[in-house]
Amino acid sequence: MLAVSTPLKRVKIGKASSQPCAPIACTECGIYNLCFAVGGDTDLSFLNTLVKSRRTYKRGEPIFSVGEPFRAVFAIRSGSVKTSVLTDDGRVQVTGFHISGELMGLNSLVANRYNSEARALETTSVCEVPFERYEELVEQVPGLQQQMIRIMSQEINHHQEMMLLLGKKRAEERLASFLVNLSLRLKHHSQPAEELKLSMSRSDIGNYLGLAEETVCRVITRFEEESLIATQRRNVRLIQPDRLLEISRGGPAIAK
Amino acid sequence: MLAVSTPLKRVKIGKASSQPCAPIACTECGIYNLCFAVGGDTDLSFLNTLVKSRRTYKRGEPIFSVGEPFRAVFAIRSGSVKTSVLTDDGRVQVTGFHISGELMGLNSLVANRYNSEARALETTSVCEVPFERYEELVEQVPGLQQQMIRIMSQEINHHQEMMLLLGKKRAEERLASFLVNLSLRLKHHSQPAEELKLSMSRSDIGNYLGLAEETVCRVITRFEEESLIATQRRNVRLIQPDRLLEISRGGPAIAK
DNA sequence: CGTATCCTTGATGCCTCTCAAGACGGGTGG
DNA sequence: CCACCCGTCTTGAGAGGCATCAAGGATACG
Repeated sequence: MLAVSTPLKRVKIGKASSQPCAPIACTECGIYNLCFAVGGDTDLSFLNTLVKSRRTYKRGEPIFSVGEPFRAVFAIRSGSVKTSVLTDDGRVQVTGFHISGELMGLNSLVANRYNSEARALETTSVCEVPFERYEELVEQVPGLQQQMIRIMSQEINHHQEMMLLLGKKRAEERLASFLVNLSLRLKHHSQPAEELKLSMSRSDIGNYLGLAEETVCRVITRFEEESLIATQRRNVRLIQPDRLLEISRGGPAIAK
Repeated sequence: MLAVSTPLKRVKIGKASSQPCAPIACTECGIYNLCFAVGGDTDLSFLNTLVKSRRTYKRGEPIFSVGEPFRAVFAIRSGSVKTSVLTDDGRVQVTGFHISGELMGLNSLVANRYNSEARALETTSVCEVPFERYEELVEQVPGLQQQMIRIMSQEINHHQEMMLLLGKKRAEERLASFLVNLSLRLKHHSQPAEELKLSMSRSDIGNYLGLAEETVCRVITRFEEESLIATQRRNVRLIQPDRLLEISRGGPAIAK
């Protein structure tokens, strides 16, 4: 799914009469990414009609599940979501965490059903872009497809980084990568980048990073002993983000 | 990156059809996938002009490298290729093996440079679809973008499977997955599915699967002892492909 | 036919998983 | 307001799977 945080560039659209990228629909609902790069003298006010529903999900509630018929692309307004896939024998792999402003479900667009599941990590507000409307939109807005490709491309790049992490990095590097990445994405969305409030459990983090829950705890403890971070349960403060970045990139492990 | 430029006047070419397109241009150059959803009763002879070059690469020769300016998408006519990404400290993660009929470089399309490197595993013939021509084509052929999205979507799904493999599976499951997957892809391209001629080294396989070269050897030996496969160097015959499939899915490990 | 590369096998050690138990915190109900 | 409960987090001990180091054998190629 889309763990992509695009640096956004607003596109001026047409005359003053039609609002730039129809902020009501875009910024408010996180469709922002979809609008970017659309450009042209197009009247985009119809974007307002895009959003079918703006539902709120409680912690643990599924937004979509594996095998379900594809019905919409989702944009997170607030809260956070985890996506995961399954092995045939029931094992779970968390494939991503998604915060407000990010999209989900894009890569199920061409299939007719979801190939992963998405579940709210906390009380989460989600906008739904129905499939049919999406098709309309694609016909009417040249450049939209292009933008979809851009977003998917970024997701592929992110997946490649994850493959590298899962295949080559050690536990400390993995956790450092996780923290740094999350921090960057928060910054992208104009949120404090060094004061993280994790919405996922240690177990989820471990699953995502290919580690056991206990290993995550131990590494966190080690980071704390080295004053790289300060934690209290799910509140994490990055004290030496630069050092974490080094570690995430395979720099020397922390001294014992 | 792709200049979004002026709103495009779409030229409707034939009706939308799901049947494979003009075999002349497509199959010959491996652009097959690109044409797939384009439509049947169309004159696609202009596709012939797409291909700028049809170069041959020798074993180990790079087709494109990280950081290089993006210039084209590549389709493999014959031979095979490995793609990989790098950590900052020089570690390598092989992200995929590609056989004839498959595309590469797609996910670098929106960036202006390649974010991974591709290298021929053996003497390999590759068609190059230049960037500029690609843009032309997109303008002229509705449904092509759609097809690009489809292909990228498939790649995302494959990456998710890889994340699951790297994060959750044990050595035997990984290798079984690898063999089964390769077999399926060969079958997909109408090649013998149970008589594999690996073009990559044990070391490459191990890197791809997040294992040491030696572990790959040991697992291969174990599979052979159990008569699941027969091998001679890089020639592998799948004797019990169904059993391998079970193992790849987390079925009981082979008996000791 | 020599050399380089790849493959294979063995021995050893370590990183991480697993199992286990306890601590902590938030929520609930009396 | 307190006691209780349950999920989550933390820490320890032990085991195991796989990496690493090392060396020999097979194959391809010039």
